[in-house]
Amino acid sequence: MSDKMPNTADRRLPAYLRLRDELAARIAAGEWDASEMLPSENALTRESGLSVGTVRKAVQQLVDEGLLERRQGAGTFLRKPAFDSSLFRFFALRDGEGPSTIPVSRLIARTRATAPEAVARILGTSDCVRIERVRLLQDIPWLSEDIWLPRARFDGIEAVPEMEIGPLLYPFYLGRYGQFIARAEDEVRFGKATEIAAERLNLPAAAPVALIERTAFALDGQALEWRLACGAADRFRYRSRIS
Amino acid sequence: MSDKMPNTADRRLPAYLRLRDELAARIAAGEWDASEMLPSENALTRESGLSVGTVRKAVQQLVDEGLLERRQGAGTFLRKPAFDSSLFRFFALRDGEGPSTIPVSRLIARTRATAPEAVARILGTSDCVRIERVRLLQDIPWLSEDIWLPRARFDGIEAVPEMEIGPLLYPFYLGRYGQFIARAEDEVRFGKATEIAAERLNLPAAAPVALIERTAFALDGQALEWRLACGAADRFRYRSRIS
DNA sequence: GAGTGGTCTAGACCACTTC
DNA sequence: AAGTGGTCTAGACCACTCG
Repeated sequence: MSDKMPNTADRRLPAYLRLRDELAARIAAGEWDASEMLPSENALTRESGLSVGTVRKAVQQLVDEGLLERRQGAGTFLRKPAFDSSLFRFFALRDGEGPSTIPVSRLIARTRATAPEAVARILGTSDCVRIERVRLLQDIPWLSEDIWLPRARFDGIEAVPEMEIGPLLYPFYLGRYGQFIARAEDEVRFGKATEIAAERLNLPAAAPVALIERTAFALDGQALEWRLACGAADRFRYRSRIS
Repeated sequence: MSDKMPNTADRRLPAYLRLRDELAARIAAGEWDASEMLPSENALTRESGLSVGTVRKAVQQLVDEGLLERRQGAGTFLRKPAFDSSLFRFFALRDGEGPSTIPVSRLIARTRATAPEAVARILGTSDCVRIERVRLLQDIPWLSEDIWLPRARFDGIEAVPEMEIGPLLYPFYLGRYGQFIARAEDEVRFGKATEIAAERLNLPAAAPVALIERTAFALDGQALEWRLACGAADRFRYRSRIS
């Protein structure tokens, strides 16, 4: 083993995991963009002093984690996580299941705010920015969202012109603040719509809703965002595969 | 490559996939039981004429699919799918989250029956056996289940003494009928309790419930069981990790 | 101590994409 | 044709489990 391996978090981890960590760090640092190929396996072999098999294992790890995408004959590329819109996976779409109907976002409010204690504990601070928005599919409001971000990492986001923010927040976080969302955890339960949510979703007061609580994390495990999304219970539908 | 590889489904698949298929077939045939080690990597290398790396890849495939479990220093073993009781993962347990409180099953009825069309389509026949049961945790009814099985594969199951059927059906399917459940698909939605379900769960009429529809499959992809489970919505809670 | 899985090497050839 | 990832070999040594 060469000494070119980085020492970050070097607890005598296997070489392929250290290489994985190094690559993950470089990805997070924005070294490559979505269109360009990462170094080939050959190149990584030379750079790292490891053998092909080991390099492949490191890359495969990142593929399994959803960060990279391999295309035979072409190269290895970033795979931008598409799960911003994936809250919709909890909901049954209309019959056509449109071959990718585009979700539209309507921003309702962005304010500096003090996070409730439970949220502050997750984000590590109560000094936050709060974003409220509604997400629509074919002009019908499906989801009402209440999003909390630590102000230290997203300073000034409440003042960014709405035009600059696309329908998907995670790419925006990355492009504007260099914050990369690597994974997220969702928790679903059933409840009743708040007055505000009911109004935003055109539902009767206290209508039954599915509540999806999400915490999104950076590569290093730091929580970057917390949100509570809410949608009509009778449209809720979730599939899962077990084995 | 030796010619010892089986020809089943040999569409010029990579060697590791053919070995995977062969092992999966031998597992399904009941060649090993839960306590005994499968052939070591060394042994498989000799038997198959492949190299260690390739053998490892085949075994890893089955591990990823949840069929096998590797224990360093000890060997590779069957991993009996524990997901019969896993419907409970959808529900929040009481505070202690008991370090594995045992689910109890109460059989209510077993009858020959003609499956509704939707179920018949999934199972491939309308000639079925129907099992109704309630599942309890610490004497509290949590889930009401309505289970349909194709009679051809589970003949006489309606007459098996209740003693012989444990709290978990899948091990019973395997032991008594040689039917191995390899995976399952769950779909969750939100609805109102039927009269019968409400009564069985001690809920008010038409109480809000979570409905979990499950189809369970054999290794070859054949649907072996369909069930509809139902539990109080306010106890429903589901976590998922995305990346 | 014997046997198991876990990691790793230093190559080879093949299938595929791109130019 | 050149370069990419996909498969595969024939070993090696290490970490761990078990009797």
